[in-house]
Amino acid sequence: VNEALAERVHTAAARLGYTPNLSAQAVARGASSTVALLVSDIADPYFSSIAAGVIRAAEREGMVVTIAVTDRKSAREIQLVRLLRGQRPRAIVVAGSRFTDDADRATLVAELQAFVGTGGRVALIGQGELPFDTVPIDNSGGARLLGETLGGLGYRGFAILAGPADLVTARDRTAAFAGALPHPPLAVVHGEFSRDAGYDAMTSLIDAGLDGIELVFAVNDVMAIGALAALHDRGIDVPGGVAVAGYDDIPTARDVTPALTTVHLELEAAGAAAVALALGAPVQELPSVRVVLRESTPARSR
Amino acid sequence: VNEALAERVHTAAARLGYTPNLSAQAVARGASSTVALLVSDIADPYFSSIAAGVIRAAEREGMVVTIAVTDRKSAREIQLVRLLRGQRPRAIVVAGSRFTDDADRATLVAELQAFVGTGGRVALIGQGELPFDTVPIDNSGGARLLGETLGGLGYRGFAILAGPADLVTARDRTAAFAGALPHPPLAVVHGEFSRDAGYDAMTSLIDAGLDGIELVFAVNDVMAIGALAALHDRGIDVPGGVAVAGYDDIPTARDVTPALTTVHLELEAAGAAAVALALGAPVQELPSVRVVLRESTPARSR
DNA sequence: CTGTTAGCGCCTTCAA
DNA sequence: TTGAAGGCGCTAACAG
Repeated sequence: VNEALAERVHTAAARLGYTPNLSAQAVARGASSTVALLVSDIADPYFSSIAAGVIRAAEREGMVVTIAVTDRKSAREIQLVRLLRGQRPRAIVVAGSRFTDDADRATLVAELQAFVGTGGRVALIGQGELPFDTVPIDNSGGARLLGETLGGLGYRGFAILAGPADLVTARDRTAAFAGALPHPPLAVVHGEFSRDAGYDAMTSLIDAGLDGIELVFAVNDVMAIGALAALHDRGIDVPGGVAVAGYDDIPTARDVTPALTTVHLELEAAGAAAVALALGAPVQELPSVRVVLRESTPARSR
Repeated sequence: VNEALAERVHTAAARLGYTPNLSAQAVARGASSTVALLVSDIADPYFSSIAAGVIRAAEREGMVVTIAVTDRKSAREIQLVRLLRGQRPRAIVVAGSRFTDDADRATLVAELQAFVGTGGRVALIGQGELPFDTVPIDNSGGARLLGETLGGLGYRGFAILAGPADLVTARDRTAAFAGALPHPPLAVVHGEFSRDAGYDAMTSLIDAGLDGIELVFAVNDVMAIGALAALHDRGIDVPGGVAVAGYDDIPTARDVTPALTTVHLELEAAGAAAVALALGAPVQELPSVRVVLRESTPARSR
């Protein structure tokens, strides 16, 4: 193109405040420059970290990301992928869900497959058994490692705040942790994946009596922090009265008192890896999980 | 339309996995069903709460939201509104920024105005002096109230972790808090708006000597939590050695030890109000700020 | 390298 | 109520 002309066009465009219409581009090309992301709850640090990674990676590829929140309802999730499909995004990234209802899962898979059928790409974060590219979140391995580590520290009697009974992530963590210790858990309390549910679960545990329970494992940090609050409110010292461990290593885990032992996950990297996977970009190997020992679970002399 | 035919069409659509192409709709209609949201950092609880509100409200209106993160860089912010403008969103919601560089602000305003010129709507969250609809975040009022309350509790000598020097939000909070107390601050430390910056600022304050400082006000909770960690690491008791207060009332503020006194903001409601404002929907009155007194600032006997 | 053309999938208008 | 036609802003394939 003529240099001078291009110059004139550009200045004119700037003066008029022109911006290419991405929707029109998308229609003409048959593919948009959008990545759609589905999370359970954007205010949850677990998901906002993932979202940060997704957005960062997408922007690096010149794409913009649209986010929808499922509120942990599988019906809503299905409805939302249908809606998002309407945008003809280049890729759909799904984080969360993993519900065990077979019917719901089947419709979700069907919807996603229809999307793939029209040339879309899908990437999942941490839900192994679905037939799509997946960035694994190591639930079993980390929980086992945590269990072994704490067992090695001398902990024996334990309880688990196990989260939602129908959430595969929660079940995997529960089972792997319990399996790593010599005896079965003295108690397993279910509830939502939230701080308040952790508080309530811990409270009910206290009310039922903590006899023999040296350690409480909450299957995520948010619940563990709720448990810490409950213990604090009931005047039970941590780790003196009972030790507490969580999972995820969200930023606040190190800022509560006592600092929370947990399993570190590279959530932001996982988000970035998911878009790389979906966009066919080179995907970095994810670092493996590691146990982060902090003050909430000191070595136990016995 | 013929009932039976409509039925047949719908089932056929379902069978084929058809979804209306929203981009094509957008092109044909000249307006998409998208709300664009600009935040500084989606992993920051301040912004993820706002985002949650924006998404919730947008979904209620049947719109989808695309999020971009500015990383607190005004150049990036300008570049991003230009990019997002390409989507022809129905509205652009900007949370954050408020930088004091006049040139940057002017270009941002120009870009936003160009968007309005093409029929777009814009709503800002908490940045009073720009010529667009704004959901106010009460920085001065809350900080003054906090200052008065703590003054009433008996606090005198104080320091401020003031955040970025060029951020209006931070400056407003600093000035209003200081203005509410009889004496000027004994120290004002600047730094980023992050946990680690709060930690560092507090550390430098400790190193400089805490003589006469009874209270440290961090202009946001994230920094206050960093300050708490620094004090803890240096073995200084809170509130015994020094009291600490923050701003925003992020969820973790109540879960740190000691629980953090702060100013409660309805962030999610603010996000929802912004989309209501932008979409011309009925906008709920925002509740006014309120001081939340917790254990980090007990009444001071003197 | 330039200018022209058809067409992307949908909406809207108008006529039937 | 239904069908046909034109156009939204852009891209891609083509001829000049």
